Amino acid sequence: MSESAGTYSFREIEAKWQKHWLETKTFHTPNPGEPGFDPARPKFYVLDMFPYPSGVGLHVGHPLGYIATDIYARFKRMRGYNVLHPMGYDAFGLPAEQYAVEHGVPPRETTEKNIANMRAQMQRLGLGYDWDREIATTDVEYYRWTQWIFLQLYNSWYDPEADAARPIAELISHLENERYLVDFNGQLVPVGQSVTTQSWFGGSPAGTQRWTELSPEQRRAVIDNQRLAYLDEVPVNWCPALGTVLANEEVTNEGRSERGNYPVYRRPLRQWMLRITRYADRLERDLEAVDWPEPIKLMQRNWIGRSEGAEVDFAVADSEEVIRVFTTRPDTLFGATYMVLAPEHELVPTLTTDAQRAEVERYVEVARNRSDLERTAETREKTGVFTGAYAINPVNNERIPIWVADYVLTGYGTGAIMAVPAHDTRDFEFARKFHLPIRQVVQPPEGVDWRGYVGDGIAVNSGEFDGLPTPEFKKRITAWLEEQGIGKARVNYKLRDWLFSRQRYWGEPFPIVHDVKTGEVFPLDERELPVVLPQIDDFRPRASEDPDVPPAPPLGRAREWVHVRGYVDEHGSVRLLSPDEVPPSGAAVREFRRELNTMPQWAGSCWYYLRYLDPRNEDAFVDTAIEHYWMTSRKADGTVHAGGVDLYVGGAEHAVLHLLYARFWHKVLFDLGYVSTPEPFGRLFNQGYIQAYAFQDARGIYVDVRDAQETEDGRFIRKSTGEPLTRTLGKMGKSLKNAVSPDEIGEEYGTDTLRVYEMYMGPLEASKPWSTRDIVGMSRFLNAVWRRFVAEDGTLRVTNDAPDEGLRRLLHKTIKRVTVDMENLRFNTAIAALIQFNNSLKVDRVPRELAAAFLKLLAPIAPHLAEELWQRLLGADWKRSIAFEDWPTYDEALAVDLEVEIPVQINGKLRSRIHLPADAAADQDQMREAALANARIRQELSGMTVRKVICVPGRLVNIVATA
RNA sequence: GGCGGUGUAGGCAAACUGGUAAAGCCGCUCGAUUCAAGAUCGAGUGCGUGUGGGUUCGAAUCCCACCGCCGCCA
Repeated sequence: MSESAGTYSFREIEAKWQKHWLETKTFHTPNPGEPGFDPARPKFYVLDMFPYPSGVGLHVGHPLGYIATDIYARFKRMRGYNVLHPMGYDAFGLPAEQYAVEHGVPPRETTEKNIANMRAQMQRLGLGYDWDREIATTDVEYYRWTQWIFLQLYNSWYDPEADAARPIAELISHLENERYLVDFNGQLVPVGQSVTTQSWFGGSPAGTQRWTELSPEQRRAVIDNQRLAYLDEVPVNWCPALGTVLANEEVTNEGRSERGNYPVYRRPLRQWMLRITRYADRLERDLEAVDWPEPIKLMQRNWIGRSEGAEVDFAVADSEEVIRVFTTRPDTLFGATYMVLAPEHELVPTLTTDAQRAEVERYVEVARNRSDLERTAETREKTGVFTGAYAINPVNNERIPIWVADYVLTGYGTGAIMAVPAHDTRDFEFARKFHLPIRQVVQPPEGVDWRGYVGDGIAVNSGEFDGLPTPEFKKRITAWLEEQGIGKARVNYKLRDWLFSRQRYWGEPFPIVHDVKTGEVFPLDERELPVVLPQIDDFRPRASEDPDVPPAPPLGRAREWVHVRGYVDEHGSVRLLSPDEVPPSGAAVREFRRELNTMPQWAGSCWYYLRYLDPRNEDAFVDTAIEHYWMTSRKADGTVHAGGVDLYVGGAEHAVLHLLYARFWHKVLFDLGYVSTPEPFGRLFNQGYIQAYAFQDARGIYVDVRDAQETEDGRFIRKSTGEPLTRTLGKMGKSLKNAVSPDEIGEEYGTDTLRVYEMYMGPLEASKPWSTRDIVGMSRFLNAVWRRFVAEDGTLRVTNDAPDEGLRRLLHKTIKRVTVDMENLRFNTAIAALIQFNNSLKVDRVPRELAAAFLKLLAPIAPHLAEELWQRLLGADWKRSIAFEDWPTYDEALAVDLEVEIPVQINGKLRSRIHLPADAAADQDQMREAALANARIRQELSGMTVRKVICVPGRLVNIVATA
């Protein structure tokens, strides 16, 4: 395609500079101590959420954030910072594996091809990443350290006294020193200072044991119970047809797999879990220390779901058993008229009477296959069965029936509730359906029905507590429960431990082995890392129709890889031995089977921002000094910021999971002394989505946008058939058939135009519709810039003459606007300022002073064009990229207009305008005087009495007058 | 249902802590260029901030209610 008349050769120029940047490593950032590193400059770390390298490549929605961070990184570099701006790939994951299953192509091949494609696309966008720091989570040298971090998790526990993760070795030493005893459930019981000094005449407190009294198996169980990574039987979404567990978001509302539409069963499976719940409190608290959008913080808080309440023990009538419940409303205890156990609750089989057993068992069987979402949906009709057993309400000794119902979940609280139908929506519905008693215990405000009232009020029917307001009652009853030894204040979280294993091939293998004989689990020694993902040729997990067939992950096919021999060293870690190798003396050779599960896709993205700092380090996941340099930020007041990455940009779809998981890992690494800050991301910015019109035919099938057309009367038709279409606005992507490729746009208008357009569309955080038609405006702008500098014969239209006063003032105003806008990521208004400046630059020859400053302002946004013009502007003096030039500064005195127009209102209505010199317009007395002296105003005011004159310096005068 | 966000010319948008609403881009109109169309260049073009109420000298901005759209959690 040839260039149209009046346009510059963007293709040539863009190719030239992209080549130059790569060849000269323009955007390589040296680490401290490396050649070219300037310690005098402050650091700035700009990070993008790295992409999954998909086969279809990028559409124009993807690079929105990348363009923004690229501009910001270039801006910060020109402002004198050492800027770190890396890119990589979150390359493990299901699509490559599915492709492998369907086409037999190894996931590594597909992934590498996709990465190459995506890298090329990003380079064509002119993104100035430090490509020397590029990483992929699938690189062996990367996931080696993901495995290493897993080992840190496995070998750590959460020390409640230190309120931090600590090595397991410390816990063992605490147990040996009897700072902790162990109760009958294997839980730690701290021994207070006062108790230890009292000497243990009477032996251990009731029901507890000392470490020395435990068998090796018991010790092991106690320790495993504390590890941050542990194996547990948990109910998971098991899809036998796919042979894998699925994340909740991979299961449809109908309880089938998103992919393939196979049935999904709820089933307890032994899985790796990460004890993120121990961090719930800190994850919530530290949100205060980071500069994140409030809605995102709120979403994280909601997800963590902290609630304060009380734990209360209900005795079971005619039994020794006790049912423990958590309630946020201990003040409604007198209104508890029945109890509900989750179907999975361990007491269900014990409590159920023979008469009810058949019915309960049937119910439990059905309920356990329902997803949590399904079970708790408010719209759903409540179900449940009576167990035949009764509990005793501890506040009034009433016998209340115990039911089983699936609206109570086992993972939340204790898996049992006291039901207060009068003041809880779900209990209310349930009680009405099953005709259970509903007793009012809260008096709502005047005129509100007490039935189903869940707000605060005044206690009634609550014995001695009558008349107390809800908050006061909560405190009093909690204290009372503690006195009685049947309850205590407790904080509960909605957050659950993190299900960390998948029965898939394309993920990080666990650095874990199982003793073939005993089944014991051992971590590998660090020196055995990496555990390299073996090559196999069939990537399918074993699928089945039968939900009870155990999972058989694809890694099981790598027989030689699975079976290893080795010995357990003095730290409890396993060293492997080659077939003919002998262990050090004293060590017994054991046969092991490797862990067959792999880690979920989230694992690699939990710490990638740390690896960028020191991506080729073979001795550590990151060098301590390098980590400290790049991750330590200071706030304006000089204090150290809680978060290390100075700007993290990505979509709001990661508001909860990725950001929570990464924060969790970061905190563990912080506790263990491996990183300098308690939080990973100091400032977070969510870019909006690029939406696009999508077209559907009469059957609702999406039609490719390129096949849709608007008719003259504003309807939409399908070009190929003429049938009518309906238009909707949605997120750009494959499924709506409305994706536009950046390559297409770059080819037609140039990359700089695409960049400027994407930034000009609207505020970065807003979602806005793509409109290919509008791009031409930005193309015209850049071409106009070109023509402003380059005459048709190719000579430079620049003069060494000084600019006139007006243009110089306009320049300083523009520098100010652009600088402030850039700092605040308001690129749309920065571009508007540049357009305005260029439009005002109606001179035959551009004064060099203006030209140089303007090109620098333009450089971050349209870097190719700016580089080319900069090189031409400097001619023989050109030495290096404009990226290293200093950002222009402005003179505040020159950034204001000499004369200001001030509107004059009478009673809020515009009546006249006055022109004042800048200093007079800033002075209220002079403004008032000038306004009242204005001929038009005097005329308007005749016959009126001036009551008040409001003068806003530099803005307006409003005269309040009455007739 | 709850929480959060958002609503400004035909479309996208701007408007700093309440102070001239609409900068800028698209579109549209006219002109130049062209055999012509497109592209390009130049000039022009929009009577009022979703609806209703309130606070204020003054509201796109703050408050209340309602409506529409988007997101998250149920």
